[in-house]
Amino acid sequence: MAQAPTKARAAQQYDVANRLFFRLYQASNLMHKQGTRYVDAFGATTQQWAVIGALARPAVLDAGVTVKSLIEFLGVSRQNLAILLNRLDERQWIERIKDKADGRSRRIRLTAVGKSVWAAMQAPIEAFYGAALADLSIDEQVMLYRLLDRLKTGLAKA
Amino acid sequence: MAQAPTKARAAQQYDVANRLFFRLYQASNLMHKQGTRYVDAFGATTQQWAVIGALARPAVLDAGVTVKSLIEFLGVSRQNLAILLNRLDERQWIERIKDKADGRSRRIRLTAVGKSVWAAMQAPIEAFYGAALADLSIDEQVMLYRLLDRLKTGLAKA
DNA sequence: TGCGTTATGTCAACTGATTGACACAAAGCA
DNA sequence: TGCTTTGTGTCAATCAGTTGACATAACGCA
Repeated sequence: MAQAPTKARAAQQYDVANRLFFRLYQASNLMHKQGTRYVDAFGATTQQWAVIGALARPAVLDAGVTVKSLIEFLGVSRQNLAILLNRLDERQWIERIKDKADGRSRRIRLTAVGKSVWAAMQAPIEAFYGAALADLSIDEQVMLYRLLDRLKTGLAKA
Repeated sequence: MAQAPTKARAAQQYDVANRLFFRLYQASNLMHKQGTRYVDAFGATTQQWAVIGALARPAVLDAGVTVKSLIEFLGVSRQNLAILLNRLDERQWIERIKDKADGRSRRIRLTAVGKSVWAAMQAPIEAFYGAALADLSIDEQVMLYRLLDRLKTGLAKA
């Protein structure tokens, strides 16, 4: 009789975890699908949007970032990022500059074109954020962000 | 002077939304990457795991499900699901049965092999859930699940 | 000087995801 | 009966993601 509640609890935990990751899977797919629609006019995707957004951060806007740090920031593989960067490079949205301090490094930086595209993207991006998060209060959004952040940490250690 | 706080609030909201979707992007990538490691011994991926899990639900285990309902349940495109199903079909994990009631429909069902694979996968799946969610309490997991569910709803309307 | 390490780039192979388009059989209705 | 709609399958093109492997240039140190 002592086993029953333990088993039941384990089954409940499994169920919660299962739902959680399934919703994560669905929400992520939807984010890419719907988000891409909002920036489709620029010929961009959500992933490219993430890269440009990373390069548009004030701290790195002028100096650019190394490929290595960009990989760590985005959490994707070097080979995957390279393809993304090549596509953005072809469109002249970014440029690869040799690092003066370290000849092995390339500093990835937004070009003037890239900056203007990013500026033009702000309106549709804000529209997307507003539409997708319309049913969540700011507090709930913050809570979700923090929980996702901790989930990310847990996943990294798994 | 009345504009300033409004602008500041808008910037804050943008920032929260930005972080939220960026974490969703990272967490989802990590889930696939790490999760696939746990079921790699079976030659499976997280997506295939999702499909098999959907077919293993008690309500559909015996009768199977139509492709149409599976598409709606998983939230992926027909063409994508077809490729997934073909791969699972080749491995004899699932079977496509003609629906008696509707000749156009195919009922997708786990085979005996598929059921045994799913049973064998339970241990690594539980290990993955436990490791990835170690830092979150049950209450937090439930909260995260509910918030993701509402985010999914919002994204679907975006 | 020479050797190991690091940063980057690229090729290959595979899986997952999308949209668009075409095909076909069966259902449903006029 | 005939026409439209529905459910499924497939081909094509494109983008994103992974791992593994190899190449190259530059840094760092003995």
